[in-house]
Amino acid sequence: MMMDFDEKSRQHQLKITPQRTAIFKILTTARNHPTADNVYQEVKTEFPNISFDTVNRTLLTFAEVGMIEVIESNGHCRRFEPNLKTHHHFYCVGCGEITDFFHKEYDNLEIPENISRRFHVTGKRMVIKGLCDKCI
Amino acid sequence: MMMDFDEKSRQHQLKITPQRTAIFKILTTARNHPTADNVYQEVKTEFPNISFDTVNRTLLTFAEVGMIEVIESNGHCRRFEPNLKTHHHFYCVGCGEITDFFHKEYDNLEIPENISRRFHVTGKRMVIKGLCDKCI
DNA sequence: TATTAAATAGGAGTAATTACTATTTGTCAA
DNA sequence: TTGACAAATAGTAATTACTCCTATTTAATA
Repeated sequence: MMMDFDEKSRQHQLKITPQRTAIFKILTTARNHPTADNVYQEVKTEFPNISFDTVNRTLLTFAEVGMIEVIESNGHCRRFEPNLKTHHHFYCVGCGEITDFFHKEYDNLEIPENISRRFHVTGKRMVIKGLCDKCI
Repeated sequence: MMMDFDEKSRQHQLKITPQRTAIFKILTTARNHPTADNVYQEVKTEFPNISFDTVNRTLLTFAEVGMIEVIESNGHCRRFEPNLKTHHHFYCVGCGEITDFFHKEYDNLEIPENISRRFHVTGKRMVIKGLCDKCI
């Protein structure tokens, strides 16, 4: 997995720094959809002097080259998605928690022609909304 | 339409104030997916002394009772959706603009059983990502 | 191992949102 | 109608999330 990291970094001309390595490692084992601050707090235990800006910029850089994804956050702070396999989201409108799920039937649905004609489509995701058991 | 507003307000025990009436009217004619500040700027022409907090709280209140919807915003500021008809979104990862579209094939897809069992589902939406012509 | 462009830490600045408080207003029951 | 009261408002302060700036350090390369 970290081999992946070095390889992907070289692919995109990103320098491999200890900070970036640590951030990426945290992402691969992250609880669901961490915020920049979640990652910052965790990486600080290893690099007490790391700045929030470094963490945040690194996450945005990773997202820019496609190593992670920025996901919908409904007005709260930005969340990152380390899971790049095709999948879908359940979003709890109560607590804002996002749960990944897989469902083959959604994966291969066709893009409507009036969208594929107007836009350059790179992906799609079903977002199901509702309440989790804690919020009912 | 404004009759709707009075009716819905009473349904949810919301007091009908001139400020709320104006905000709702702006929403019904809004350009796509206004932010709280968009609405604030517009309502200020009618109520120069209205506070941002009133506008923001009102929008959240409307969303809470289901008169509008809060939509995915990928880390930028919160956006509101006045269109309650079943529809889907194209999201431009370049400029962040969200375009509504209708597509019957997506509307009646079944919710996977492992989701409907775990959660109380209230809605679903296909979110297609990519670049608009301005951002390619 | 010297060069150089990129990355970092630290802090300042900005934008979006939320909290607080005194005052005003809409609703409902008498 | 009117009076009581809970809810809503304006104005402002505070907080949170994010971005920008600059001097210094570091990774990649040749």
